[in-house]
Amino acid sequence: MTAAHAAVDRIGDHPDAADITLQRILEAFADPVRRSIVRQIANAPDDTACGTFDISVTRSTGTHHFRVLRQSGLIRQYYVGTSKMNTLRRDDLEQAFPGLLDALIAAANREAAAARGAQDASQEP
Amino acid sequence: MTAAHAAVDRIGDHPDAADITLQRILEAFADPVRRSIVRQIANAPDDTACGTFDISVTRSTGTHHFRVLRQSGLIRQYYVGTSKMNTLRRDDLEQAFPGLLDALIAAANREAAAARGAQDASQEP
DNA sequence: TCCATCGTACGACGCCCATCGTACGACCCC
DNA sequence: GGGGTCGTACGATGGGCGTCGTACGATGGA
Repeated sequence: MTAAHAAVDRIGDHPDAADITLQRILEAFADPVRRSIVRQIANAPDDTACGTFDISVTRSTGTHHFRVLRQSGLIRQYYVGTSKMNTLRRDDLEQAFPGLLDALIAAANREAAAARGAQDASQEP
Repeated sequence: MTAAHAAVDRIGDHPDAADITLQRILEAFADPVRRSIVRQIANAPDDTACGTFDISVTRSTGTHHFRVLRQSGLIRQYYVGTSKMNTLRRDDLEQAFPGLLDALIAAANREAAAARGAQDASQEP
């Protein structure tokens, strides 16, 4: 078995595009940590490694959240060496629920911007 | 105090448009019963009374779901006699998160259509 | 006035989920 | 080969939420 094969085999549980359900998408997106993860992936120019995320939970909890995102169909994961890369499944989601992902990301960005604004305002003299 | 005043006073807890948060919107929409309620309101030509909804839970549970929807800012409620009417807060939501409500409703309708399709298919000979 | 209906309040219950700590396997680099 | 890093697995735990039953207030009609 080649190294490439091993790397591929280490990932499981990506649902087919046809099996993506709104229920799982919303459950996944309703959690603040996962929403932040999706935002960071969406706003990054390239695919992002798990370790480079700015999250406020333990590694094991992080693993849990990435699994939920993967099983919901929101993200696709693949190994590069020891680090796991993440991408949004834009095409599959567009096919399943057109316009939904863009609207969710836009809303999440707006939410984050509002949070930053509130924080800045509270720090003013 | 007039009857109209009493009717108004009997409703509480509508958040201001500026206080609508994505967190609450998503939590509200992530529940299947509440999602079905929002769909029925969105697809009805006029405002809908609580009692006329097709929901699969008890009245008391229904009250709970309507309260969550109201406190999230998704719906506005007002009394007409003894029955409570429901409307989507389209304008306020559009201001808070442009395009989000339409995308969510479209996705929910698509989800419901898929569920109907699956059911019909399973009933074929 | 009396009753039927609509919605609410409150308490109870059960389940699911986010979180963590620890131990382990996989991989890269020296 | 050996240590260090990255991610996972597993069990435990605590809290929150959906659900219900029952009892109660408000309204409208007979």
